[in-house]
Amino acid sequence: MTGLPQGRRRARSAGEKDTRRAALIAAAAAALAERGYEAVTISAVAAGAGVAKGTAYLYFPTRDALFLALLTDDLALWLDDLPAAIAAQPGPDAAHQVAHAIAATLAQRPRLLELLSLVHSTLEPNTPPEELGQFKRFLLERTLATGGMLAEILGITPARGVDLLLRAHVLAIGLRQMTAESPHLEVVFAAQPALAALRVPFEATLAACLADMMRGWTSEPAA
Amino acid sequence: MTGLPQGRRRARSAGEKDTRRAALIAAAAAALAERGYEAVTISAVAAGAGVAKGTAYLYFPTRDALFLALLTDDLALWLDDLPAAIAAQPGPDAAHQVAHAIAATLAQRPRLLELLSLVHSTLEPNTPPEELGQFKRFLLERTLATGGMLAEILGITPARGVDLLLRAHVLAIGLRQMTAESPHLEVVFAAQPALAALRVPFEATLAACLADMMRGWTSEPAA
Amino acid sequence: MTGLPQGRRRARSAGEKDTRRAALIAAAAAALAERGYEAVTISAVAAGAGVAKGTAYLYFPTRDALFLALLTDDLALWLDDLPAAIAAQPGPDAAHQVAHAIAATLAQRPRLLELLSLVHSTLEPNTPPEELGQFKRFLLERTLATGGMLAEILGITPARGVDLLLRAHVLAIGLRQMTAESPHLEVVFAAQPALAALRVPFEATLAACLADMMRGWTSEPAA
Amino acid sequence: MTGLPQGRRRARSAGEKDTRRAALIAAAAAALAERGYEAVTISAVAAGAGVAKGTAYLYFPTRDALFLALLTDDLALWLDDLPAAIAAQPGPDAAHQVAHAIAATLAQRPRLLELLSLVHSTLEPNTPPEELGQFKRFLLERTLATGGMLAEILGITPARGVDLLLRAHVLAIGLRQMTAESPHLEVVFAAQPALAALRVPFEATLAACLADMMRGWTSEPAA
DNA sequence: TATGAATGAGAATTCATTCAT
DNA sequence: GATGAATGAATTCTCATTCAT
Repeated sequence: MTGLPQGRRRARSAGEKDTRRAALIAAAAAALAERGYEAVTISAVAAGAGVAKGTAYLYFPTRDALFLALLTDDLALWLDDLPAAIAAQPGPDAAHQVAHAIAATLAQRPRLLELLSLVHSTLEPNTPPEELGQFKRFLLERTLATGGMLAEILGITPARGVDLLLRAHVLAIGLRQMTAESPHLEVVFAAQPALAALRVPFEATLAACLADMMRGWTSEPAA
Repeated sequence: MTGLPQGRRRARSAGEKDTRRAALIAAAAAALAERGYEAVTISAVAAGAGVAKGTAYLYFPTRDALFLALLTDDLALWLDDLPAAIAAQPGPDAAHQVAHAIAATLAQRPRLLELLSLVHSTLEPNTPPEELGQFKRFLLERTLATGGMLAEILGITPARGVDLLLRAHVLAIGLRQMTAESPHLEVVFAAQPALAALRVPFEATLAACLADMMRGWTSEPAA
Repeated sequence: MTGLPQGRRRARSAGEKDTRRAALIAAAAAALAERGYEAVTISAVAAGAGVAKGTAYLYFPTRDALFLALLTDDLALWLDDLPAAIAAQPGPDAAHQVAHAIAATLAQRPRLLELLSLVHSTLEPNTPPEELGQFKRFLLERTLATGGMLAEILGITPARGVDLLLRAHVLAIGLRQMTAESPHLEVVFAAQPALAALRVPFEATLAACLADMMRGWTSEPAA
Repeated sequence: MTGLPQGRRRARSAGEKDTRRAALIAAAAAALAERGYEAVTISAVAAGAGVAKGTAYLYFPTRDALFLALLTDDLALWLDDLPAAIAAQPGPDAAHQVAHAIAATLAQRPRLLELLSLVHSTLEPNTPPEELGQFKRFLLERTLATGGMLAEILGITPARGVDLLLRAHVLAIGLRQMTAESPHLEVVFAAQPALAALRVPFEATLAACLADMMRGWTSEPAA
């Protein structure tokens, strides 16, 4: 489905290897959207990329390392888009813009959220140190850079900017979990409408939490 | 270890049923502490409670319903203790006391945190509507009550109190995930100390987030 | 194929459990004869016994423990038959009778030989201590008893009788290996008849080795 | 580690091919000592020899053909050393010297024993007729020559000398199997010391069997 | 009620060998 | 000759849940 173009059967150059790697990641993304993390098999991903199962293991040491690579790409895309989204976000002040832009752009990326809620509990523990280190270095670099960017926009210290990003990360994970749907839950909520008070809307809550925290910073300087 | 006294093999009265149910929950708690959620088998729990495997299914419809019952107990215990912990917490103001008491009491309850980080993604989807509804009603009731208690202490509206509790819940889940340890992670952090910047301390971060949000509320009235 | 009689679907009593266990061992024996050790799958054995795959693991902790149980049975059968075979064996003296009876009865039991050549290298390392200990105790007991029986027949010390049995065991393993056939080997032997000098006939060689050793004992007392 | 000197990447002359072949065999020997037969991969051997995986297949048609080549070398070395070892072996008579020299020199060569216990069951069946024939011819030639040498020393017929060598081969295989260690076995032996009666010491048993057989020959002429 | 025997789905991973380059 | 990317077969064992007894 997401297969490689016919023709070259073996990737000899680095460029060709990158192409194959990307094809596998793309196939993983497609499978994730279709069946959800648990149900994605390496067989299916490899087939989707038009290669044999064993080939996938030439490019990624474990199944979860493949998903971590997909998360890396998704994260990069999100962080790339963030500045423009902030700028485009209407609002009374920069803090409001930042809070709502983060919430809105994350809410639009269900795949990123799914991977984010999996990364610490599942993906990282099942990825060998080599690839895990790469991911963490990528994460550190982008976190520092984006934190700095946020700091500039908000007129806060870079450390606060990084903190803001990390807290957004924490909230996104927690909210994504709380927001997850399940058939049994639907049954219960349908039967007992009062329980709706326990439901938290993802985007609004994320934006509100971030905005509140930033306002808290403004009103009283940190220790 | 957590077994029942020998003698009557059948729990005829309601009291005996409750005892057996409690024994199963206690055995689950012990197994959870010893081996972690994934590794806990119903066999082991039943053996720990001194009953046969099939018997466990007379008391709980699924494995996860049993853990949800344990979570219910743990949650009740935590919420019961919270007022006293807040009162005992030193601090310049009520908001500080509340934030730090919540953070500290949660940090002391690793089992509660483990179950909390599992409840939405795993426990609830695998619990039949009947028991799930019970849990949700319990949760709603306690959330409203505790939210009201917090509102009173903090001098905010009850809705805000409930919000505070829900946000603490969100943050606890997200932070617990980010804080999870794994062998590969240790290797990577040991080899690259700079990555430590990505580590967030559970208790301090939770307290800070809550405190900042409350301060944000104070400085500007909610919409 | 070797299935259980329909009817009772669950083995509650010890006797019924023994029946099921025996059915599994019988199915393993059949599969071994049909496809050879490597190709025997637990699935096939379970199907042959008319039970589900998981059921096999209720009776044997590992695949190789099942084969060890089969070996136990085969060994018992062989040792049970040995005295009569010795008595029935014509020959100038007891030593000759013993040597030829051992060689002949083993040569008639290809399955026993196959398992014997596997037991130390494969079966034992893959059997948990519990079952391995059972097997070893069985082996010790039967070895001592049979060694004593041989000692009496031959008029040697019991220790020598045990030694004789152990040496027969060693020779059987080594000869069975050397005697194993393979397609490539057939090709080579067909093309180069001179190589036949390297072929050792199982039964004749085993008998000769044992007879020679016993004669060696007679001619000069051991240290 | 066992790599080739850098420089020419292609083995053009016969001498260079031999060098590369020897490097592969040496790397296989090193890997065998380090990890054991099962765990040795062609990748690792090729890397150890400083060539690519595919290159190994230019020199050996299969993985086991490579081990067969290593066995050939080891066997040649052993047989080369045997006469001197016999001469150097103290003892009351030639038979005793031969028996103990064979046992001692084999016991000192664990790698040779490992390959010997694999040769018939594994190595030969997985080696194509061409290379298998080479090995068998080598074996025949050396067996006849060494058998003759032994015959001369012992004052027996050449056929008996060959027989002696083949029987040593049989015993070595059988004893090596019985002597194999495994973690589970250690547990069992530690827990039940009586089982030690089933343990046979490699060198002493081999020497005794050979000596007994030779004495048997002396005491009564063969058929 | 209690028991525990029976069920059976489920998938990642390795590595010898091949062959396009 | 040398390389190393690609292939793909092949199978044990666990354990939540059910249900005959």
